[in-house]
Formats: sequence, C-alpha cells, structure tokens
Amino acid sequence: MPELPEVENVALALRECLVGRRLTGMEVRFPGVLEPSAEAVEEALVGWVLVKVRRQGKYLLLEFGEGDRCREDIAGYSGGMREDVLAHSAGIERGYRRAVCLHLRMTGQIFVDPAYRPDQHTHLILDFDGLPVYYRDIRKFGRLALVEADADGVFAVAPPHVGPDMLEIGFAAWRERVAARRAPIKAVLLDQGVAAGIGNIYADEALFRARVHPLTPAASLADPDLRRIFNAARAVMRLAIRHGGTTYLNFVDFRGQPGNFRRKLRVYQRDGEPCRDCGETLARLVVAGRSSHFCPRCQPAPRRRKARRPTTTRPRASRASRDRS
DNA sequence: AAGATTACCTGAAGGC
DNA sequence: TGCCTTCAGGTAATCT
Repeated sequence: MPELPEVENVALALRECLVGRRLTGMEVRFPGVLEPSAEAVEEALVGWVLVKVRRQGKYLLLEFGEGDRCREDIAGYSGGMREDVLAHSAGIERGYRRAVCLHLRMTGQIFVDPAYRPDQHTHLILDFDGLPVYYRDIRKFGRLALVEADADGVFAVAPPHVGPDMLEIGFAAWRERVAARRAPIKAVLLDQGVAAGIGNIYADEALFRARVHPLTPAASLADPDLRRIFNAARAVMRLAIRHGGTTYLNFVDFRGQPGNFRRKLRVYQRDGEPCRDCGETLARLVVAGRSSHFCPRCQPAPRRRKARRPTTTRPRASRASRDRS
C-alpha cells in the first residue's frame, strides 16, 4: 500500500524521468480513474510539458505548463531539459499552468519501464515524447484528477482538509494538533488532517519503535511520549524512502522493482510471531477500523479503569476532567 | 461534533 | 476441485 515513502519514491521517479517532457498522447482504457472525465483531462493536458512534481502526504501534484517560465522550472532539474522542449514551450501563454492531482490509494502503480507489458489492470498509458508511462491499479481506487488553481494561480497539492506533510511539520505544531485529541493515538496518526502521509504500516512501526500502545488516548500522552512517536514516525518513513518503500501486496516502484523495506518491519503483519526485541508473541487488535500490530510487552496497554479483580467490573465515569493547566 | 462505520474494488487465503 | 466467506486498507460519505 503506498504511504508517504512509496509516494515519495514515485515523485522522485517522475522528476527524474518525466520533467521536461511533453505529454504527447494518452490512451484511456478505464475512464473511471480520470476526473472530472477522460475527455476533460485529455483536452487540458495533451500537448503540455510536465514542469513540476510536488508531494503532500500521499498526494502528488503534476504541474504542466507552456511558456517562458517553463524554462526556469525545467532548468531546476538536471535530467530532462531538451532544446526542442524549450523551443516548444517558449513564448506561449507565459507562466500559465495546468495540473492534475494523483492519488494511488490502495493499489495504484506507476511504471516507467520499457519492459512493462500492460495487463487488464492497466488503465492509462501516457506518452511523454515517445516514452510510455503506465498507470495500473488492481482495485481501481486511485484517481488522477484535474485541479483548478486558486485566485493567485497557485495549485494546492492536496484537498484543503489535508494537513501538513509529516516530514515537513515541526514537532510543536504537530503536538498542538495531536494533544487535543481523545481518540487512540493510532487513529490520530492515521488521520490525514492532523499530518499527512502516515498509513497503517508506518503507524504500527512508529508506535512500536516509540514503545506506545496503539489504544493510548492521544490526549493522555506526555511530551516525551509524543516526541518519541513523532521522531519514530519520521525516522521510519525516511528509512523506508531510502530502501525504496515497503512492498507488501501490491506496491512496486516505477521500474517494477519491489521495495525492500519489508524486511525491516518489526510488527506489521507479524502477529503471532516473536517480538524481535523481547521475544514476546506479537498481538493484533482493531483500532479505528484497521488492524493494529504491536508487542504487548514492549508497548504496555494504557492505564485503564479496570477493576483489579475481574469479578468486580463496574462501569464508572472516566476522569474526563483531568486538568492540565 | 468527534469518532465510528460503510462504500468503493479486486485478489488472496482459508474453510468445507 | 471449487465455491463461499473473510480480509486487506485510503479516503469520502454517512451514521451515531
């Protein structure tokens, strides 16, 4: 499943392979991936030059342009600048931009690989000056959507409710967004409105490395706990980027190579196996509708109003009014 | 009103 | 063997 590290690797690949190239054609095999319609996307983008790729969380924004300012953008990338592209883009509608937002959701994949052969799950074939780019998505959740610029001509990478990227936000700002939440920390990590990019795999891995139980209410966490979670989430995702991402079921990179971060997973999908740190059997439970994997010894359950003797379970009001002033 | 649940999809895996 | 059910999870929409 593509999370922040996998999407970042896609962004790096698109910048390396495609920036500076013109979208010369488009074969749509399943129109459902394109919004608002296949015709609208084709009409807007064919003939335009990819000038910039930006990422926020799991969202990618592909900016296309014509005109002089393409030259400045393209010049920022060493790989793709070519004379004919510059000649084409010169002098037409200076600085004008169009953009599409790409989200791979669960199973979306991008291939820039001459050896790739499209199958029944290949929904889109883009032609960039003769270089074919394939979009494949087994479950058809992913979308490539035309987006409008704001009044200043600026494109938002992600929809407005999506929070700052988890690798961009600072600890103080993140803590402010997290500390007010009474939901389990696992649910808060997955909430893209708090900070964008963490998915189920890296949420579990971050909580294990921070030694925090997934059910711990976010608001009950002390500063050092929050600091460990924040650092662990960023560290594990940076590490995953360097290792090409995690291949669990469906994610492979743009050349068709599986990421090799999976070997480094300590808890995700390892329930029933021994903890690599303490040997305890790893457990699984459902939090926020998602399976969560953790070590019951390394990540002790949060203190709860549990009767000491199981025979005297009496429901009691929780201490909702814990002052923290 | 925040938190929980469901819809969207398909393939893999397990049960019988 | 083959049919059936369950599970996987990112996000938007819907429910409580």
